[in-house]
Amino acid sequence: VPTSTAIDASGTTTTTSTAPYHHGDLRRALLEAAVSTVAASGPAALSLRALAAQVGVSHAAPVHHFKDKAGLFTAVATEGFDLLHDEMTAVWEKTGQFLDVGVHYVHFALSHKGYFEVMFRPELLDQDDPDLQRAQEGAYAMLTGPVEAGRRGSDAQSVHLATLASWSTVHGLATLLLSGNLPDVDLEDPDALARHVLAHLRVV
Amino acid sequence: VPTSTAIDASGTTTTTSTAPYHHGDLRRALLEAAVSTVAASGPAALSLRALAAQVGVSHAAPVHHFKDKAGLFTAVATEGFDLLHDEMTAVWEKTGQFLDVGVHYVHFALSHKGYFEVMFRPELLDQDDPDLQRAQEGAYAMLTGPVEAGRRGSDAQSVHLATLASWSTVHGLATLLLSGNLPDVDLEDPDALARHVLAHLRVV
DNA sequence: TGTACATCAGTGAACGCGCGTTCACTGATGTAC
DNA sequence: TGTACATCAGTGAACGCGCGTTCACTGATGTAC
Repeated sequence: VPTSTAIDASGTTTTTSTAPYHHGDLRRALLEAAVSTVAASGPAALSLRALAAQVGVSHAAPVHHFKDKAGLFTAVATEGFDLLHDEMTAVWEKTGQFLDVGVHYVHFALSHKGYFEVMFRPELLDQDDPDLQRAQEGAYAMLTGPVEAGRRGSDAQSVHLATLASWSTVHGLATLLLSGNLPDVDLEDPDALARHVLAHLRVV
Repeated sequence: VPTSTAIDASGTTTTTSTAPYHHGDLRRALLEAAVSTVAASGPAALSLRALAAQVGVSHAAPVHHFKDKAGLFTAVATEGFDLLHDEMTAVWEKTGQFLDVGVHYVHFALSHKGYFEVMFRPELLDQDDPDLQRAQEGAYAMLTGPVEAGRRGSDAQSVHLATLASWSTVHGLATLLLSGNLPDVDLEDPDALARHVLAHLRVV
């Protein structure tokens, strides 16, 4: 019986030598373990069995919280899109500069690798999941909004293209950095790098 | 014994009902099968056994041509980078416009999905392979060269950043399109789309 | 306050699968003489 | 032109593995009365 840390009835954290039958917050624990596994080794390296072992639970337990592996990835991606949306919103409300929102997209990708690497892999996800769709649309709106604000009076098609160009640039930079295809690039200050790259966009 | 098509001694193509002991060009056949499998289902879906079966050979045969699975992926990526280099070179020599080279990058990604989806996945490759490195560097030079030509007199750092910005944009657009994250985008004329997106770069 | 009971969240064994790799082998090819 | 032989490119059986999922089950929890 492994030593484990749990929240007891009185609400205080206690370390016992016998694991309780119920985990306490297995769903949360699995999500966090999944994110850190993906960050360390990529989505392909994730196995439900290893995850269960890691959080100290039998390998069949995850089924009670996520229907299957795609369900787990979908929950990770949904949380990731919500996080991205919230962070971009905060930046936008703070500075009102689209440039800062774009820089933050890259920042998010690097600081939340475990989320980002799952979010744009539709083959891993239940694309039909309504929560996922809502979260995706919310995050996308946080790119469109600032772009639109910067070009009042433009037609929809033009806003759409400008958003796509901006998104392509930040997504491409994030992807190239994360995948290790830019070994020579100095990552001391990724925000500054993103800022310099985005300076090449006419939109900002 | 399966029916198979082979090149006989006289050099003519002939269909026989007994498979010859030697395949003829197993290496080529495996590469092509790999590319089309990746294009259809992604790199994760590729198995050496399935590939061997597909080209009508025992499942241990591929080892004689590629050390292992990473070796096969590395060969695919190398060929892909060489192809990309050659195609971009042709465009550059024809029009001399960086814009056209960038548009072709996206065109290549869409028309050679099976290559592109392997090329930027270092975790699948033998990064130390000298052929792969040569091919990667060659392709990268075909982005840098045109960018440099467009800004004679700029310092190296500035050229480097401009290249990174352009590459990020075309790579991001290609990635978003390929991964299915732009379901609403009209793909009737992807070259025109890429052209409109790239118009947002100051560089071009 | 106590008890019955439905529901929830775990367990652990088992199923069935496909995979990459290794191995001893054999058939085919091409080169030296 | 013929032959010996090294090398190359296949075969097919076997190994050992980890995986997702299913299943009958049990312990814990919380709610109705």
